[in-house]
Order: sequence, then C-alpha cells, then structure tokens
Amino acid sequence: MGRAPCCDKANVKKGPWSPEEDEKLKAYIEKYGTGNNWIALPQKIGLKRCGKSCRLRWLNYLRPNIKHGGFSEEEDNIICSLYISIGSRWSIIAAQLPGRTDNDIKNYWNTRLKKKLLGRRKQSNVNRLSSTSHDPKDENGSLDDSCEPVLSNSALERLQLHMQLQSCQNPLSFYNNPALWPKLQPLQEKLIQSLQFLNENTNYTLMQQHVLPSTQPGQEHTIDFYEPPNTSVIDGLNIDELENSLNAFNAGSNPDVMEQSNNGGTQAVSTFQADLDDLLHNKTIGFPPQEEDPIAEFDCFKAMDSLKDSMIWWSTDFESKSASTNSWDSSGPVLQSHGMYQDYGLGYNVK
DNA sequence: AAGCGATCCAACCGCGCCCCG
DNA sequence: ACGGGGCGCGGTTGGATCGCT
Repeated sequence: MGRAPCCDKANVKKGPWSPEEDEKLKAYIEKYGTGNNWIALPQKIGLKRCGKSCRLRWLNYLRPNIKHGGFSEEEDNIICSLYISIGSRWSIIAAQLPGRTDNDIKNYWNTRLKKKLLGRRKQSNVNRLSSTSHDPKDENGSLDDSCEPVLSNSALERLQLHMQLQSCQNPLSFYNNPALWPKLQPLQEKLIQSLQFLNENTNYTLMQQHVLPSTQPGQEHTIDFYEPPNTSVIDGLNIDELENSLNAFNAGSNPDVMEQSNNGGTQAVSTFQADLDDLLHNKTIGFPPQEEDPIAEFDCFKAMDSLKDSMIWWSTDFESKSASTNSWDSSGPVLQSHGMYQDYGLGYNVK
C-alpha cells in the first residue's frame, strides 16, 4: 500500500514555471498568504500545479529577499563550517545565511564547494600549468580557483577524515566503538590519543553550560547534553555551545566566547576557522602546502574532535526534529541566527 | 560550426514528522 | 490513541547552458 499522492498527478503541470504562473502565485500569496494550506492553494489561484510545487517555487524563487549566486567567502566559510559539523542539514545551514535557500546552498555545495574542497577538479585543470582560462560563471573571486593550487595532502586528509566521521550511520556507536573509527596514520593516531586526554578537559569546560537562559522568566531549559561515553541516549542539546561555536566561526575571537568557553573549546573553533580558511581559500601562510606543520595538524584534529561532540548531538537530535526555519511565513525578510536556535530550542525538553 | 561531455540549477520525488479531527 | 493529510526536508533528476575539441 503506497502513500496517497498529494495531488492529482494527471492534472498538474510539471516543469519550469512560466512568468504568468509566477506572477499569479506571487500576487496571491502577497495579498492573502498561503492560508496554511499549500495543497489547496493552486486551486484557489487557478494554477494547474501541485501544492508542493507552489511551495517550492515560492520558497526558492519568488519569496522576497532571495539571493541567487555570488556566494561570498564568508558564506563559503559558514556553509563549510556547518556542513562539517552538522552534515547536510541544508535548511539549518540556510537559516544562517539570510536570503539563501536550502536548495541554493545544496546545489552550491554539490556543484562547487565540495569539488573545491576535495580538489577534484577535472584532470585537465589539475595538470594545467599555463592555462589562464577559468569558469566564467564564477561570479566572485573566491570561487575562481583557476590560479589556486590543488589542496595539500594534509588538507585533503582533514576533509576526508571529516567525511569518514560524517559517514558513520550511528555517531554514538562510532563514538564508543574504536573499531568503527577511520583508519589513521600512526601520527594521526597519536594525535587522536593525545586529544582524548585534552578533549576530556575541553568537554568538561564546554559541558558546564547545561542550563539555558529562558525566554520565560522562572523557566529554565535544562539540557541533558553531556552523557558519559558509555551512554547511548542524548535527549537534548546545548544551544549555548552551538551558538558560541557559531559565533566563534563568524566573529573569530569574540571576548565573550573566550571568557565563556575557556581556552580549549574556543581555541578549537578558531583554529578550525583557520583550517577552513586554509581549505577554502588556500591560506597556507606559514607552511608549505605539501609539508604541513605537525602542530597545525594537531590543532586541526583538536578542533575536529571538539566538533565531533557537536556533531553527535546535532545528528542525534535533529534526526527527530523537523526544522521550520525556511517556511515562508516564519522566515520573514531576514533569517536571524538567534531565531534559528530559538526555534529549535522551543522544540526541546523544558524541564 | 557542430558534436559531445561537463556543469549548473530549478524542480521533482519520496520519506518522516507533526498536527488535527 | 489513532489515522490521515499536509508540511518540510534531503536526495535526485533532467533540461539548459557552457566549454572544449
């Protein structure tokens, strides 16, 4: 028994939207809203379209303040930071980028950023030594990598390790089961071992913020964020830490963040930011691309290990939570990062 | 100029979750 | 408590465009 179709497939138009359809949809929604019923909307307007198609068209194209193309370096950074820490939660990532849609970011990641990070330029580009041609579609300088060297080996390793971490189906099992850990080079294993000690302290510092300030006076959000490694249940999240981490991503050395999260966590995220800069913009100042400074490598893993924890609770919690950040009526003209976490915070256990 | 492969991106699809009757 | 309808999300598809030969 299959799922009932959301609309009469035989009587709906598919494919690209015409300007007339766009105009009809836009005019109606601007005047009346969706009436909280996308399915019924096309009939009201007289469009032979599926309600879901109307929703998608509005969200991704017709909605006010939508930006297309021309991703900035800062946006690249945010996308990559969040992708590495939370994976392909495009709606969440989009919530951090005002005017961007999840679809846009997803496409941008799949078609450009991922390739850029993985250095999987087609062979002709990799091998070319003197060509000056480049992709004319790259509207901003950061994407134009025609003169950008291929990523260093270690940078690639970093990313690949992240990918391996991300690919584990069950982060908790992964976390508790060394057999599932990616194969590491001896040096990397040593680094990780060192980090296990370091990370305990870091975690302790970061995990201390278990109680969130409440929007409701007298009501506190108690977050069951930190669980011992042998526990398999995480039923809440630390929104403060997420916010701190993202603030650190966005603002670099924020004094408040420094003060709140002590040295370990903040260093980790800011170092991670530097690593991302390296990956994205090839800012390999201080060491040659092929011979990475072992300390830099260490910092990178430190950051990754710290982020791994973030990843765990993100992955776990967001599996069971639906995001509403991109719904047309909740997004407003600008998606504020604070609002994003508030949205999610509201969905979590209030004890 | 034509053919062909690569790339981009708008749109579709199906699944899971939530809400409401 | 339960089931159906609707929404939102992430993954995928396919047509359009670009660039190379």
